[in-house]
Amino acid sequence: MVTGILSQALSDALTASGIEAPDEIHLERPARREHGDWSSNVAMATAKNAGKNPRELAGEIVAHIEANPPTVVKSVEIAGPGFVNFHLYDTWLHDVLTNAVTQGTDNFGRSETGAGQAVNVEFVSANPNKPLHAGHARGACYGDAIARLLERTGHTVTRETYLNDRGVQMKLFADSLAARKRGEEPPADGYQGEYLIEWAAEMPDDADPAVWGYERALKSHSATLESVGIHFDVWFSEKSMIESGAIDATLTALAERDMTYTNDDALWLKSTEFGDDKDRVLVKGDGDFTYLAPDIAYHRDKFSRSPKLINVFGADHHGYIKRMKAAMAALGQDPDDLEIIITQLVDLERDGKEFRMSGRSGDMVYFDDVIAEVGPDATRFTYLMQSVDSRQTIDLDLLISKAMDNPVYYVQYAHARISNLVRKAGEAGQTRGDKVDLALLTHERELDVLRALSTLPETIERAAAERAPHAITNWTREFAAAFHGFYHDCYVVGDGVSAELTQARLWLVEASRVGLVVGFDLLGLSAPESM
RNA sequence: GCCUCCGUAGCUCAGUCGGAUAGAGCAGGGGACUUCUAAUCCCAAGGUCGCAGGUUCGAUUCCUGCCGGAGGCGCCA
Repeated sequence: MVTGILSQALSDALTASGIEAPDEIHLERPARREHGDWSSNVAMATAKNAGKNPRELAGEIVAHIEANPPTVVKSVEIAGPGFVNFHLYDTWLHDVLTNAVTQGTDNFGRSETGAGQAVNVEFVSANPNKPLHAGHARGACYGDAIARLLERTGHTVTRETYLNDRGVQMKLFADSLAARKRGEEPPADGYQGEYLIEWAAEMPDDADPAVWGYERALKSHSATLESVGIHFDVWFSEKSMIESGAIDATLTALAERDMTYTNDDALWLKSTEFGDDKDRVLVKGDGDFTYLAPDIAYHRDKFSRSPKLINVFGADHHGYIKRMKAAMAALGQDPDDLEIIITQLVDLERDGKEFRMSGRSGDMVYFDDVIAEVGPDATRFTYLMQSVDSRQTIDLDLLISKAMDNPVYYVQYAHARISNLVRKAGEAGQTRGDKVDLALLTHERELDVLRALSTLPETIERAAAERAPHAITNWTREFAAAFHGFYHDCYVVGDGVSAELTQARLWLVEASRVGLVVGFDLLGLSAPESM
């Protein structure tokens, strides 16, 4: 890696100046081309402790590197307040190309950061009593992208979703469904959504609404998720823990650790001992569990299967974090092994009306509606375009009317052009061979493509570490822009293009394909051969 | 009142492990199709990075306070 060579050179230069080099030397890509290919602030960062002026130290570093230049370094200079800027020979980018082609879509951008680490990612976890709505879609697309990123960085991932298939809300659901079946309105505190009318019509007369309705909801969820290519390894049933005795066993385990007490006939968890704001009730005065008891049992079960848990929850579950971490600590787990990611809520607008994707009201925009209107790729891309730390506003009318302008087509079009190029070249008797002179790739557009390509591995690393798949979305847009520019200005086959240049460009095209496909795979997008 | 997230161009959003002239798409303005798909490309325009302090050689980025928006603070889930 070129960064390794450069940081070694900087480290050696510091040593020569009698300064101990920091463990990690920061190298960055300057925002402006004239500042070179790579830049380091190491002189500014170390000058103070060394009792030197930053520019003076930078001068010493530059002099040392100029006297012993690594082969890729064309020139090195001091700039601004003390940056050390490297200008490299284009070969470093040609090496990026070779690397991408050699590694292919399976291995390019793959890292071993998470090698040997198993991670359980829980997401969606929607109540099995209504169709998934457009708010669930965010967590679904996000959770799946996180799983994909973790896999790319070497982790072994289990995708899991939790089913609240018992308790008060399931009874209300069954009652509401039964009422619809009789042609009546649901109970006032029941489920008002119109989907229940459809479901009731499908339900056989002799069916048990609780059982049949639950199955129907599950079928709805899995069909919706299937249509965007999301699959869970585990659909975990809350009810199964009643049958297995896992909840009672968990309460026993907590009691044995002296983490519970009884007050007002209720069983409490001493969660304040682990940073929670107040103690929490596990078993109510009437003997029923609160939601917390099965949830704790569920997480205990997950920990028995995986050392690291990631939960993706909506913003309305923010208050849940402290208490669940406290509960895990009470069970003797390291709470840091439970990571809870909060995705901010989605606001939807349709016909100038705002929809809130929460609550029991029937007014919903369903996940299926969005997919049906714009297709699975645009759905995924839209949800993965921005950070989950910000609230997302989706204007469905705008999304539909602009469906053809969706940025997903911009990036997919780049892939379609690649497929077309390869086909056209083949028709002209030009296929990519083993003999190639990459030194022919000197056009600024070609180099721009390779510069963009060179950032993919580090972008993946960072996106995975920061749980930020939107960084990949942005990368695909940037890369596609570079590729479209190349496509426009650099013909691969045709008059005036030598066979050798065609060959070199076919290699660049293949490297581009590898990069795009890796990016698409991380986002769960298809890679169309034509559009 | 307490806790979490957000506030960047007309709109939707990136960027921020402190760095050199803050970016993209859309909308609006001007250009480019006799060669691989114009779902493309190029140019111009658009900003007190919510406000005020603090730390720093340097703050949109870190800290504090305030203002504004969203969500959460149950023996609901």
